[in-house]
Amino acid sequence: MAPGKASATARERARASLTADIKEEARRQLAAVGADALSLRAVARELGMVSSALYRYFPSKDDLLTALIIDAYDAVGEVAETAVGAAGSRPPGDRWLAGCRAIRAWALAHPHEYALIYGSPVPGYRAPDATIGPASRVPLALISVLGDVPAGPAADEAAVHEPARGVLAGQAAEVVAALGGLVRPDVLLRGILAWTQLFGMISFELFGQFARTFEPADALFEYAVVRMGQLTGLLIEGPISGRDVAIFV
Amino acid sequence: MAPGKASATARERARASLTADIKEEARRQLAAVGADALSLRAVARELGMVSSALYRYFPSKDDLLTALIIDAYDAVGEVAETAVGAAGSRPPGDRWLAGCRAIRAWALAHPHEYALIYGSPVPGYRAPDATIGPASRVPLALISVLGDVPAGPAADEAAVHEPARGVLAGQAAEVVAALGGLVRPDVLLRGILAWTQLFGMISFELFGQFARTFEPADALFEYAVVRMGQLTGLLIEGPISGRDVAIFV
DNA sequence: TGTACATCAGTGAACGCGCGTTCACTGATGTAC
DNA sequence: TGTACATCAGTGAACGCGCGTTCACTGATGTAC
Repeated sequence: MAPGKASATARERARASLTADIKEEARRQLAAVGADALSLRAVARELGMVSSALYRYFPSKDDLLTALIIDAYDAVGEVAETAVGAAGSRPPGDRWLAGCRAIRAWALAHPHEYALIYGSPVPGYRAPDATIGPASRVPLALISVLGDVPAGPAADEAAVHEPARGVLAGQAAEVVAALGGLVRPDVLLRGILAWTQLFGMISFELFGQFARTFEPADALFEYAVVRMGQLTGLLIEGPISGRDVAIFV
Repeated sequence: MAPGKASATARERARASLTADIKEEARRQLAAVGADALSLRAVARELGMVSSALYRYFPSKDDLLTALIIDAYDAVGEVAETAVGAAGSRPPGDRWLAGCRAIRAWALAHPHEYALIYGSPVPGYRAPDATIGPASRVPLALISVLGDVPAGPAADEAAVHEPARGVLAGQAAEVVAALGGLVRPDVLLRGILAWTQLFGMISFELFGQFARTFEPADALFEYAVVRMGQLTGLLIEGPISGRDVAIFV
């Protein structure tokens, strides 16, 4: 790793490649047996290595898990950013829908990685701070759209009883400040409703809560994402006009 | 077990009591180490028995897990039913709020049981049909309130694009029929939005997604449950009057 | 009411298994002069 | 360019552990007559 040397040495390239191989194989096993049954020995076996060799790449099983979690957050975060960005020139409502749909598509394509980051935490495993940045990419991507919400009608306000009112206003103001003021606090809160609804719905779909009722859940998802988009103020209330949107009673 | 004999034999009482003890100890371990690390041997050890003795009560570890899952669904289902029922004479909006708050309170008090039923499914474990009944108690309790939603404004409709429209209408009609028609399809769909939002929010709170922003999440929860109650039509839009409700901007 | 038999609960040993992690080691790759 | 040394990757054996499940068994509890 001589300074100024652009190309990596053979050793460095081999190391990077094997690190990627290990994570890839671990992801494969994650899909097969779940996070808790993930076994270093099995990963090594599948790669034709001896189990102790993995310790040259990850100091412990928890570190490998952390790497997988960060990768998963980054993957879904990038998907959301890309979807929102690709719709950059279109109205905010379209960008919102694009982001939500892309997130769900990723979740359906990678159910075990989704479960790893949005399901129950692995017991005994404590997520390190390094996961916080990647974990916030999805909410930030969605919030970036909310900056374009037009000032809505006065009916925007929501109700909480007295002591909670001040707490919530304070928390919202702090978050808005941390975001550099690119969204109004009332819009942020409505966005959080839509955000939690989005993930609640995806989790229910993946974890089987719609069994025997709303499966397949594509139609329900479309309904939900549009309705919550209306709630945030991104989509206009009432009958919607547009290329791919029609009214459901 | 002679027919017509009301009181159980000593053997039967002992069996019922030990079965309960086993589940209780298993729940304790669930809270400590999580569902996947739950160990029959550890449960037996803690009860001062030999591990093979448990096989007189549960034919396998999966059966014990299933019993815990059913118990958890029944527990939260009963909590929801009780809360909704206890507010029976009050307006539907109040009953809705009571149900949602009770569900969250149960989740906060029993985070590992919540994770067991609403978190990622245990890999390799396939929930048997016997869980379906208990699992539907919470949605049914919430839906029971929705029967009292007053006919709303025409802006009730939501938007989905064409092919999905028919699918969703069909699914909603089937569910309404299965419920004996005690709720209108449009209200059912809005209820499902609120239901998924409720659990999305509880999961995010329990699983740490609000870390560093909206924690503690009590105020956010109050905001969300009221706002989604408005969306369903159970709570009146706009400024809310009432004993324990006030406006947040 | 008393005896003979059947049912059941719990024991203790054993089977066969896989796991995470450590450690001293051998070769290969990289670096400094 | 060539040599001497340092770094690193991967090996193979071992440690110590806990797990789910089976099985033949001993006593205690229940049942039929």
